[in-house]
Amino acid sequence: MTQRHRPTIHEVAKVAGVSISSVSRALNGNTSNADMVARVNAAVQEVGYVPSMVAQSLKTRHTGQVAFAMEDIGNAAYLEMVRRIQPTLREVGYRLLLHSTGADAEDELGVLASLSQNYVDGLILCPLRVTGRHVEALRHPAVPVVVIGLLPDDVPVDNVRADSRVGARMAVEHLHEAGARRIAFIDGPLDTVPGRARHDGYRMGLEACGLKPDDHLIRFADFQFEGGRHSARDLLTQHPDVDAVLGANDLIAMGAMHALRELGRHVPGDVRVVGMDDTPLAATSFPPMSSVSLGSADRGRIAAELLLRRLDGDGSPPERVTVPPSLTIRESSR
Amino acid sequence: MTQRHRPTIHEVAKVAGVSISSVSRALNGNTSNADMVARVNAAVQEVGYVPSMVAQSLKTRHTGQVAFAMEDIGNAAYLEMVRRIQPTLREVGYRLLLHSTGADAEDELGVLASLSQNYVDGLILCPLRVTGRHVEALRHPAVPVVVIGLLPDDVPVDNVRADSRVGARMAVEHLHEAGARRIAFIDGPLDTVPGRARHDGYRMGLEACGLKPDDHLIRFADFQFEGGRHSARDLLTQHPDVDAVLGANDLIAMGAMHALRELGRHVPGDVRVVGMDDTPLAATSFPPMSSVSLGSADRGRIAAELLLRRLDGDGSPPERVTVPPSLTIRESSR
DNA sequence: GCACACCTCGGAAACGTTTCCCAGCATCCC
DNA sequence: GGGATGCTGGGAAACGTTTCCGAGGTGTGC
Repeated sequence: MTQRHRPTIHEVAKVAGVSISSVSRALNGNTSNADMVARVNAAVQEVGYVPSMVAQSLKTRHTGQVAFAMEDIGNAAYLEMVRRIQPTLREVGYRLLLHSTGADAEDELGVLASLSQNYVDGLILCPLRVTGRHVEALRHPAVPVVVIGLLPDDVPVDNVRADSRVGARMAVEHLHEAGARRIAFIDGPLDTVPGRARHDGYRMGLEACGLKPDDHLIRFADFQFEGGRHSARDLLTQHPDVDAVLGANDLIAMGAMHALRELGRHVPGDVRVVGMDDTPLAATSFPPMSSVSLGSADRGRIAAELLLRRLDGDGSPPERVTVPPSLTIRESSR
Repeated sequence: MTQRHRPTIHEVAKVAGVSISSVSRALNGNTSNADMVARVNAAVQEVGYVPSMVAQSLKTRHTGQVAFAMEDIGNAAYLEMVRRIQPTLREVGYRLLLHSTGADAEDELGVLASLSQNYVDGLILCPLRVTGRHVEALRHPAVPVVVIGLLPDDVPVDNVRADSRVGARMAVEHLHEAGARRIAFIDGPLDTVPGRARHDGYRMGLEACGLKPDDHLIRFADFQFEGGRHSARDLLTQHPDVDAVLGANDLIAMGAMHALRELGRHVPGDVRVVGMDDTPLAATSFPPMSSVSLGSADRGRIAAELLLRRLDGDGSPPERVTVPPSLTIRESSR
């Protein structure tokens, strides 16, 4: 930790025998004199100069940083997004800041507020719940913001959506087609955006198939494995006639598969199972589990691209992109 | 994107009728005059002032940011680390920058070099392979660095290690104790740090159990599911007497479990399986899979704590912490 | 040969903070 | 009551860049 003095542009200028303005110009390609450029570069090498990001940011008013805020990066869907967002941004020189807010709406708002500190040029936000205060904060963001997730139509912000309502519906229709008639649903909390949408989709699916919705066949877990397992055990004990379970995400569905196994029910023979998000968990489970992909990776990529356009100065009206879901059918529901 | 003028400390000073020095002091708690503080705060509220992070960084010479660089955040072990590093840093006000280098040594070196741009106060690095150039770059880092992973002893950098050699050995001993005699091993690439260590541990384990190492029972995959599956299929076809498989990580082991199932071999009846890293995959697989935890979360937390100490100005000699492995026994090896 | 345009480069002003330094004032002690 | 002491708050410098502006030099056209 020997605090060696970091060389500045002034030292470079002195060594090269030119002014600091010339150094700056030479380094930023704003000069045509080849000799000058050569001398500056030589001096840069000699003193080991590296420009200070911070000073540049102060002057140029942009930081080369973008933040991504979501509930928990441990969630596979968000993980997939990060994996696409990072390279997309990186390609054009942006760094990625991660905010795992831990499902704390207060924290999300904090992130939004902290944008005025100007430490990032833009934000990609994945709110789990959208409150009035979110909407308020999003009306006048200090920097461009792209929201992944459902948003009221009048919020003037680029918005990338999954259609998990349609996704849930597709799953139900598929299960029906495969022969299921008593299709249960283990949802996440109803006050979350995805929980609500999937619930609606489930009901729409039932109706489309001519099945009568039965609230007793709906359970609520917390998007986690244990919740799914517990709910499924409960469900199947009380309603042994259930012949299919849709989980609001793969973790829930995996939990359900475990519960079924513990109850001695065969998947898919006795009960079919479908999950959502199509995470690696689904493909590697046994039996491999059908799952509705909500295009997390695509949503991440698209969000990053939208943001980059804004950062490039695009002032066109906010865009709204919806990524269609797709169902991957595997053994668990055949 | 109406570029409203962001209020600066000067505006606050004007509104409060004091000097900018007083505003700064009031905001940073370096004044005792309650009246002054109140007036400044009122002015801050009135004009909606938020300090510019960038200007502060330039002046104070620290950014409140820390970078974490690893191969791929999709890897569950790194993910666990991030999940612990972020809150630990956040608690004391640091933001986390993510660098997923994609196993590109060049990129890792780039991150190391870019540290002199001073956009972060510190770095936590997880190199997959450690080259001479890594070591060279680590000798004079521009900011404090903590390395998670094996490092030559003479590199003067805080270092947090897993003991995956001992971990692999524990797994072998456990399998032997459970009755296995032909224990196969599907490793990652030998030229990676963990690949090498686990290989050594596997052999140590065999010797400790009095089993004769047989190179035919070793396969190499790429730490991925498909690699594990393919290797296991191959292995079991050529050596049907194999009665246990150790995977160098959970993905490999999961792949092996699938291959076994496809070959009609029962787990654990015919073949026992143990994975490594103890990711959620292990706990949610069927049958639940034994796995050696290498303490990823702990390593992340410890690395963050070490770094924070350095950022606090601790100048003591570099520390080396080794996190002991622990084996979680589940059905797959009972 | 001179006026003019053009280009190159240096000086200096910003960007928005923190902090050093010092003047002014009140307090205290002898 | 006067000088030393301590505290408070203002002015200004500094952090390390980019960029505006203008001076000087060079080339061109008449």
